[in-house]
Amino acid sequence: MDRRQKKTREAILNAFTDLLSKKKYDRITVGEIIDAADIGRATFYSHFETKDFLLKELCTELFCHVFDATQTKECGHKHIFECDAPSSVFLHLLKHLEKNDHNILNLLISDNNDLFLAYFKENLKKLIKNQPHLISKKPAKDLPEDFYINHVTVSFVETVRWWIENGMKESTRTLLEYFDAII
Amino acid sequence: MDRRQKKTREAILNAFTDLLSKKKYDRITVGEIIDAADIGRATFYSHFETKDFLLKELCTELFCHVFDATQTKECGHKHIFECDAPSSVFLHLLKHLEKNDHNILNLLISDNNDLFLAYFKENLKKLIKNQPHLISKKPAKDLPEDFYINHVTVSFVETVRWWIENGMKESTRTLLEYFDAII
DNA sequence: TCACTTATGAACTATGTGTTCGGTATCATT
DNA sequence: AATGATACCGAACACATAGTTCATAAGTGA
Repeated sequence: MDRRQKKTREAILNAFTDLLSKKKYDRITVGEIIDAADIGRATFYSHFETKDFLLKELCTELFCHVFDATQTKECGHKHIFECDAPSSVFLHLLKHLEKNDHNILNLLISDNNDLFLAYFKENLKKLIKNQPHLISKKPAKDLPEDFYINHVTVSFVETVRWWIENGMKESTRTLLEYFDAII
Repeated sequence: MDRRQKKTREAILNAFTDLLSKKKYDRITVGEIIDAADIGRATFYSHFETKDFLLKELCTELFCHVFDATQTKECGHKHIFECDAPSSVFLHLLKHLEKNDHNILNLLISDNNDLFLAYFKENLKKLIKNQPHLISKKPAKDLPEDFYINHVTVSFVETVRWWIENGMKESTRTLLEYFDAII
């Protein structure tokens, strides 16, 4: 790939994540991204169709990294797909958050993060569906599978949100205990 | 209050809820609201500062009605503040939803309902905080109070969302059983 | 060097926001 | 019914942002 393309793309994504930590997603204008990335207007639109697509791509890259099995070595802990304990996948995610990989926290902290949270839930739900052993069994037999998966997913994401909103005082271990207690 | 004011206000709110059932909140323009309500542009802005304020007022009216103790007689079931069974408050809410009071469903069904859901959660959380007996005791002693309240609130709202997304096939009674099972 | 690809910046169209203001219709009150 | 207050109308306005177009400049790989 052309060096210029890569550089421009990186500049846009960096400027965007940076801006996201400072203000709501929907208050960020394309003009601001352009200025921050120091590129031409037309250049932006040659890389991303709209601002929404930009966020979508950012999220995709993010979750690809976090969920990708090839990243195992750099993590310093067991990878999702090698974990056998049901809750390890969540610990894995929390570790990533604690390290603030790819500035995920910037996205979670930002005021208007609904779109990001939606992507977060979507990806996590997909993961759980493909790896059903990651979560413990349903508490009741007649509880719909999909309902329970949705509940676990949402609960985790909301737990994380609560954690961040309250200043991330708890250790990942403690938070995981909280999460286990409610599930 | 002046009859004209009330009429205009109603027209705006009706047009707005109607539009909300058809498209995302942030895709709705003031121009569309004006056309649908058949009022002048300046009139809209003399009633509501911005579109965001309009939504906020709509939600306030909505929750005032649903949570207000004065509405007891019309509901056909016990009111929140007279209920002793811990989960009755949720049944109460579900009944309202089933009846689609004030077109709440339009708001919940709509694509981009994040802002509405935020208000929903905010109001519900406030209610639970004021009426702690409405929910069962914490499952673990060392679980932070605020964390647990947040979890119950979010779980309920997400349960309802799941219900609606899946076509509201379950009865309010069944759904309440699901909810109880996960809490 | 040379052909090719990408970036650039200014100008342009289009759409939406929120305001202003003079004229008109409706209201509550007497 | 007359009156004064108030709300509505609607068209024009200034402004911000989105997204496109195009000719030119500059980087890239062979």
